[in-house]
Amino acid sequence: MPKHELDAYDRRILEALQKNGRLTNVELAEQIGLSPSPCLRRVRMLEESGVIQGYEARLAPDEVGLGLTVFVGVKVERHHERDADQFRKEVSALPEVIAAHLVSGESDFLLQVVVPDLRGYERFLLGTLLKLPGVKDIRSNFAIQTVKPQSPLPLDHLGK
Amino acid sequence: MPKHELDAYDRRILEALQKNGRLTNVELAEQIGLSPSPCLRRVRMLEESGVIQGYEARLAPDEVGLGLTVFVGVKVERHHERDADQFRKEVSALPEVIAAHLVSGESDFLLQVVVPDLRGYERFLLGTLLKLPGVKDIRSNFAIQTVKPQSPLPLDHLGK
DNA sequence: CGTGAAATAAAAGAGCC
DNA sequence: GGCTCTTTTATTTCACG
Repeated sequence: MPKHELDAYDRRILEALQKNGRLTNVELAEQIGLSPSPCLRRVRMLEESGVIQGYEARLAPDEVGLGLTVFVGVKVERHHERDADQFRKEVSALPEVIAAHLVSGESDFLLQVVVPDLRGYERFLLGTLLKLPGVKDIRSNFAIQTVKPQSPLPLDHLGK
Repeated sequence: MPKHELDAYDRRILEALQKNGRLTNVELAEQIGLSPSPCLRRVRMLEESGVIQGYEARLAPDEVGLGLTVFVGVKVERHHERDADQFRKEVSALPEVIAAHLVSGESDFLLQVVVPDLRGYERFLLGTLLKLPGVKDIRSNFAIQTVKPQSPLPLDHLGK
């Protein structure tokens, strides 16, 4: 769905910036084999066209006291569409929920929740999640070990 | 678990850099109410102590032709510990798997998989995942809608 | 632990090939 | 579409409170 087709240079830019979002333009230009000016033009275009949504620091959850990640499957009442709408809105506003998707399968929603510890999760579950409107069923899957941390998107399928 | 306790300034630095990882040091210093020098010193310490693991560009999956996200629950043979080990290694090497966790509950592993489309997922499932050693059961949950995109870690629990 | 100032280096934007 | 040059701006280092 990219408006402008992404060529090999764009792809290399995206791969490089996914690995290191603080590359200076001259470093980036060097890596991808272009001079700084056209390189910067491409980066700006990728930003403005929405391909690059932003840049962020990746933190170590453990190091900031967020030792527990839980993947929470939630079923909501299907009878009222308004309930699902309201649920989407309220769940998006919760800081502990760092990602949420409407999914197929046993649950309606899948939430990724981070809390300091089990006590924190207890409070989130009983004090917050269970009080949301239309929640019918909750399934908590605790992350015991991170096998592969959040990683760059694969861009091999972009031809060229 | 942070070696050095994070104070209010550190917390504000982390919050700001999670929202915009390309802030210049002077902008950052302004936002958190510090002058550039001590601000930079703190950022360097946060980087070197591992609190900040890195910086990355966040891409729009749709815009790079990765329209389908699937959360895949995988059960592996429990009888051989070696199988689980091998599975961890091999799964980490797959570019389509952008995150993987060992989890409690019905599945042993939960994988986040991104592919261009359903055909891409078919190829990944039949051609790759099902051929991994020890895989006993696979449950595919398709992301129909992103309710909340990957978001910054909440740092409110850091006192001060 | 914080502030301020000066030198180095990079980014941004002009016009040109 | 890419390249070079110039202006503007940030980063870095150091001396100081």
